[in-house]
Amino acid sequence: MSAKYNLSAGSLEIIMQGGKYPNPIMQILASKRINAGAADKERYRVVLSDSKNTISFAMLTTQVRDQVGPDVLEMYSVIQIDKYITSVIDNKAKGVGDARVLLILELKLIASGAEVGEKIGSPVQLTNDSSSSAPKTNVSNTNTNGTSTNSSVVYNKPATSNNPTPPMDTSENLSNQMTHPISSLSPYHNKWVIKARVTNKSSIRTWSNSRGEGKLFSLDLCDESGEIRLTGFKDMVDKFYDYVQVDKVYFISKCQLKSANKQYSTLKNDYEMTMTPETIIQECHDVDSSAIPQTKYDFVTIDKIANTEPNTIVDIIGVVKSVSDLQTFQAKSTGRELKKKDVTLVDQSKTAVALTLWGSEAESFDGTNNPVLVIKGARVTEFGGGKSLSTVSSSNIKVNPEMKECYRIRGWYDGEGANMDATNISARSGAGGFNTPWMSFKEVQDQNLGNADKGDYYQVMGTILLIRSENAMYKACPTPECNKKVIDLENGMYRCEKCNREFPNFKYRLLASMNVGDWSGNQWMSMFSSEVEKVLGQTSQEIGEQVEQNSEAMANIVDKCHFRQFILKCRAKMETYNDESRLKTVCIKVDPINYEEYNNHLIERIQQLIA
DNA sequence: CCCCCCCC
Repeated sequence: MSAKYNLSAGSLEIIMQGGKYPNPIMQILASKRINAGAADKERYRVVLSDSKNTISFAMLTTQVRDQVGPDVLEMYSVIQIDKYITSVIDNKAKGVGDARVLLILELKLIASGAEVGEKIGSPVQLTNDSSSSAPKTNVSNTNTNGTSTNSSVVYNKPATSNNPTPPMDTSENLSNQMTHPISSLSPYHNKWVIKARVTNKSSIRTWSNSRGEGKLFSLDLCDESGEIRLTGFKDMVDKFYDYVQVDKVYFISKCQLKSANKQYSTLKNDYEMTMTPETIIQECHDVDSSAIPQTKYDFVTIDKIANTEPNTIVDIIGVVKSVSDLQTFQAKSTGRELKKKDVTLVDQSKTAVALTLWGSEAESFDGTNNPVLVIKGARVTEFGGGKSLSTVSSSNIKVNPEMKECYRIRGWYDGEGANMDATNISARSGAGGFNTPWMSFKEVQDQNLGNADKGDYYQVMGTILLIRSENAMYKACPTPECNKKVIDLENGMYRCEKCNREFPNFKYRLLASMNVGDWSGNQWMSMFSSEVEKVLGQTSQEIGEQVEQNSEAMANIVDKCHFRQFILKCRAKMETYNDESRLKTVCIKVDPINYEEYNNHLIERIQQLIA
């Protein structure tokens, strides 16, 4: 029944001579795992047929295979190749001359091997001869993304080169050599030249540990096929750091390849490279170098961050909704002085997230006019049950870069996003993301809650028994997200120690201490402004204005709320103070009672008792 | 050969 699968007969001949053939349909006749080290570094060599010819040197990575599913490599399966690169590999050492390999970058499964069940046509092996007989100009690498209008990307270009003097032996001019796609690099062959754009250059960092000390820097490199990190240690810093510039394209060869430590790698490659004394880096001045892509992004929308594990590295694009002032403080662990700025980002998922910038990036960042921030390699962090982002040294930060995703989000923000309420996933609350089991206050006591590092969370249906009206309100820093109590300078100005600034204004905030009871007992807890407002049924500002008029107002407002009932989500944490440990409870969220939900919980408890 | 990435 294989007649119904129409393979792209003759396409291999064209492709393997460096020509273009968009979206060819091929059959897999055999596949073999090669260079298998760790399971996640597998590559596959595939025998491909277009029904007229076969080649036995097509390759794909595990990642590409996984885009489609593991079955794609079954014998006889029919695939459509949506993106590929061919590359000439120097095999003279093996006495077989140059060989062209086909590297599959994207594919679709048309029919499984089981469905097809047989070899289609009577293909014959495409000879090496036919691939090396290609004209020698402009053919070392061709690429197609499957569109018929797409032009070839010529990796090696020759002739005129006016490189500035590179900091190394120039007897070898790499611009006249065949180049290889980054995705074909592996520790298993070392004769290659890549033509890659530097998308990021780290600062120079020093280290000192039991194994020695030194300095290092790293470059993020990318080409049409992929990306890879290149690190230079010690002498290599002096040799290359100033020479190499971000956004320029270079010919690079003779680096050491090794497996990337996935825990720390922010680039999508199983390998990374280290400079050696033999390493050559030469700037490429080709007009065609514009075809080498800029930084590759794999954006996640902000709503997805809520369900992303802490320490995950993500690429993010968002509009700057607000920015804190620069904050300076001592790191507890190292004693070093740290500087940071907190940025609130929003995107079309109608979600907001806090992003922390550090050091000089924090100092120089200007968030006025709501710029679009694009970050490759931000780190997900967790704090108080909310998720946030933080830059790390390898993060690549761009403000309003010229790219289509940036224009799209700009349009959304200017059109509707600016006036939209966004869910803030960085808010410290037990509202989402983790489990808040129902508990009674007696159970909280009996089960010794509060010993977990980040505290224990629970929810309870409680009655407000007593709210302390003294000190329940304070004048706070007007900066959004700050909320620190200001010092009244008695001259019309208010000073925030945290922001290290004086303001002519302040905002009222509530911070209430209250005793809450349920059927089993009672518990003292504290509650922040947003939740106290729900209990008292008024905003902090409204309450503040009443208290300004009448100092007794607070006691009256509070009194009206006694014996009201709510669902309270609480965090309990054991704290030691003056050698005495006691359970500190913070109510992080107050909601009106949803009786259906609460009754379901009661019914469940009753059924547990019966069983 | 680094791989720390900070604070509430």
